[in-house]
Amino acid sequence: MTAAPVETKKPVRPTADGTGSFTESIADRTGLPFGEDAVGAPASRRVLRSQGKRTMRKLLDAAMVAFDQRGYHATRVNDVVEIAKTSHGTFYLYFSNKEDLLRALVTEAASEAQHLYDTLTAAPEQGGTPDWDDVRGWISAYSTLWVRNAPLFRSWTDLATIDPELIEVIRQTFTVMAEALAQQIGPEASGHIIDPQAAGLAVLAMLDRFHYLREFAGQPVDEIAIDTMTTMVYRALFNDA
Amino acid sequence: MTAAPVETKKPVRPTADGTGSFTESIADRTGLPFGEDAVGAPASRRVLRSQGKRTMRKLLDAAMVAFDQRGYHATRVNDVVEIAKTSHGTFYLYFSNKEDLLRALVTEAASEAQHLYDTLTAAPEQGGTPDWDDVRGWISAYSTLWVRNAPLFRSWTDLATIDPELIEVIRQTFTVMAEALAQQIGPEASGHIIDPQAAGLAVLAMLDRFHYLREFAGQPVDEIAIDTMTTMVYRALFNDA
Amino acid sequence: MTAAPVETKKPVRPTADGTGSFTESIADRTGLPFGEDAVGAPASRRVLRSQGKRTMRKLLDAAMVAFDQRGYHATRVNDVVEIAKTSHGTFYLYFSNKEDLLRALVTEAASEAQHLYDTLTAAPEQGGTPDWDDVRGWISAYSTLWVRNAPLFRSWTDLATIDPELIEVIRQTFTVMAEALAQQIGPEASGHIIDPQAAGLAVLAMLDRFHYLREFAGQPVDEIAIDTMTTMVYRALFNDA
Amino acid sequence: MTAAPVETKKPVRPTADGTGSFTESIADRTGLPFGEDAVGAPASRRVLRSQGKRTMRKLLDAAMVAFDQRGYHATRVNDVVEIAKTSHGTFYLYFSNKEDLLRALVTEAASEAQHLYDTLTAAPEQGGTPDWDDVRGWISAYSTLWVRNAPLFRSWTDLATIDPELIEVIRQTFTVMAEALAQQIGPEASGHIIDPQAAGLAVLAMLDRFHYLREFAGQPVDEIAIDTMTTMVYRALFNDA
DNA sequence: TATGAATGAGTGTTCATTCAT
DNA sequence: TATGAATGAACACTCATTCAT
Repeated sequence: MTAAPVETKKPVRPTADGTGSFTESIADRTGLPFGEDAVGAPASRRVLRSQGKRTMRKLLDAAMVAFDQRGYHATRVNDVVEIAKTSHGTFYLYFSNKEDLLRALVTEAASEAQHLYDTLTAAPEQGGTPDWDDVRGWISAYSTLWVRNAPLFRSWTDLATIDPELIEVIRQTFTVMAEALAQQIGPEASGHIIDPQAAGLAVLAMLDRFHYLREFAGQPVDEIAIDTMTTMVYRALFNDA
Repeated sequence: MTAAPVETKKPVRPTADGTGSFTESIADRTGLPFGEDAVGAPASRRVLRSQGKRTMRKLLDAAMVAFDQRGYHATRVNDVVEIAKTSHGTFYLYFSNKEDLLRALVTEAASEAQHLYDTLTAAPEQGGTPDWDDVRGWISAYSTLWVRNAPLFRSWTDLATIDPELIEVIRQTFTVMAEALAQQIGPEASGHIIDPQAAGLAVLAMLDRFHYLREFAGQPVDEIAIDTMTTMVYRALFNDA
Repeated sequence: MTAAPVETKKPVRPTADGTGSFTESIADRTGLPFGEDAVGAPASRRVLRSQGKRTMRKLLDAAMVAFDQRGYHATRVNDVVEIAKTSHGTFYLYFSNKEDLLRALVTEAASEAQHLYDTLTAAPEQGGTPDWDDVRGWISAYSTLWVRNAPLFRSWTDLATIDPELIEVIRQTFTVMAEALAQQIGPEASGHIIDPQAAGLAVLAMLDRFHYLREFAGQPVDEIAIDTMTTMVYRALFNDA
Repeated sequence: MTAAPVETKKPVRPTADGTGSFTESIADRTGLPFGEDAVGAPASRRVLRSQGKRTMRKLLDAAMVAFDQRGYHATRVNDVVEIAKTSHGTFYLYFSNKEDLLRALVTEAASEAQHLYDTLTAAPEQGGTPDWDDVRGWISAYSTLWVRNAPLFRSWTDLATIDPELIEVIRQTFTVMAEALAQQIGPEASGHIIDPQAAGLAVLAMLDRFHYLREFAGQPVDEIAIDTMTTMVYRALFNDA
């Protein structure tokens, strides 16, 4: 006998379809640090041993490659599995479906972004206005983040369409960062026609989209581009001279 | 979830008329002027009479509604046809396939953007640096454009995945506008660490993404937001005081 | 382009997954009488024209053949479609899934059974105890019903596993008939150790299972068998001499 | 719903040991007596030690629980294994496949039924017509048998679909019992319109199905129900007064 | 003897597209 | 010009069974 039926209402295996809370660290299971403390949420509640962890990592990495090449929508589970050099069935041992895999990746990325946020809020010594180098440091960090997670950041927009849970993570991430930026700006520095909230979001918007457009145009984001954005942001927000 | 997409792998059955080139004027067929308020791109070379034009419009509008509700990927030909209160068969009388419909819509939007570009290049009297109001006028115009075509602008990114021809239209549109912006900036005004090309693109990036993020956050882009962006852009690029 | 994605949460088409109420007459759409007034519930709410009705009938009949040959579980949608000489896609135009098809068939059968029930309750002139011929008439009718719907009756048991809605229809059908039988028995005639409810159910049980077992043993239910059961039932319940 | 069953089309991968014939005594392997209280049928010829025996029992019991909850078709090897608190791999140490497990259970039940048959044939002293109490005793015994093996008896019908070997065991069991009942009836006692063979089968049918229908209706088979059936059978077959 | 991991054939279902009326 | 019906390629997903430890 080979494959077999569903027949009953829904899954039986403990794979807790679609649950994988975002707050639960992926690191707990893979043990593989991503950035410094990886995050992300696989499907199954199974506790993985080292072999399992390795396989899951392979799948996550393969997915990143596949998404990079064809985008999420065009990526078939088959593509991922092929890149990971594993089998179809194995995939479903670790993720309850394609969406679940995406969730895991996005969560990892979101956790990296969280780091950036921490940096941002912690860095500029209390009260002081950031100087050009502060700004540049942060923009540069964002750039690195974007590039590393390009396959995801590139389609942020579209991914948000897919799954409500995903929308929330993304919204959170952006909101939090925009807020942090807004705080840096400060009311007095901001001038009379600037709404700090909006300004913070605008900076984020610029950074995010700029990377996409440059990539789209076939030009990588180089040092000069980063300098340019730094100067723009600095002038726009902090240079009240 | 079950069956699934192609999206990428190209057609299997021969498409009656898979061309629908962008260069071919929509006006030729609809009789509606292209440039001022052009309309979609039908599949066949058929010249449409008034009933036909109406049906085609219904389909284009319906598509916009559908894309707005579910996004391009999740939209089924069925959805469009239902909203337009017409039949499956009729759809293919006007568009050679789903992509063709998308192309038609994007072309419409691109033509609107073209307008904006014309405005931009024409407006600031030769040689002069734009003032705050010039900038605001333009940003405001962009905002209007974005909002009107939200379903498309929202997923720019993702749509570009779908069809090479589409990529080209989008790239063109952005490149041209970024270029025009760059010209405004001018080398002398730009300061030593600004690359005008990059700066132009950055402004575009900010405007484009800001709208999305605001919508995402559930806040519309109001006058204050536009003021804020205007001030930021103005300071960043033209306020060398 | 060919097949296509799901991506979004659930079906979009009006196929009202799984709804198909049992009370809605199949005859309304097929126009094909089954028995005298056919019943059953197809999936889609689409109103069928004559061509559609024909196709749906073909599918229902094909399903009956397929279930007869291999049983519900072992029957593949593919089998049904092949027998009906139509395509996979067409199947899903008429039924939202295999279960839905089963529901339609069971509902048809249940409606036939309903007839039998009507006969039973109407027949024996008010108050009178049924005589041997009455009993035989009824058993014979049941037999005909069973044989015509053998593929379904045979697996009554198992089918009930599949879908809660189905359970209900089946339970109803049996309960109602058992009740009707119980009424025939009457308290005074029944003797001190007979519970009419139980007795009614027991008769039904016997009739139902007898057919299965005979078929299983390779012997059809012939006139003699029917006479035998008639005599047994008559003696057991009405012959208080 | 998605993927789906085979059920019919035979295995593809070679089954280590697909034999597990019914004639081979279970007792040989478990050391547990067959006939009096035999136990399941392992896959390989391995002689089991006490630990092995315990594991196998756990699996058989777990299967019974699982079948009870979801029915054979809907039961996954996984379910059994989980209930038994053992591993997937272990399962195949004791049974060559799912069918093999089923065979083991059915064989156990059949052996119990055999007992009943022995009782039946031995009991009513030679030549004598059974009296009401004889009948009741036997019906009561059958009831106990049914209840104890409900998960199997409930789907007799359906199980017979699965495996030819199984069909044979079941046919045998029923045939033998029906035959024994027929003998009790005796020609002269039977009256002119009764075929003893058919009558025997009819009684069996009634008993078997009655239990199912009562369970289905949510009413257990109580003493009164048994009395009722006893009276019915007694009157129908032996009460020629 | 026990176990977690891997495998992949087999099936249900979707939906773009074509066809006949 | 309009429409309902038909088609079938393409995928996602399940689960029995085997394997390596």
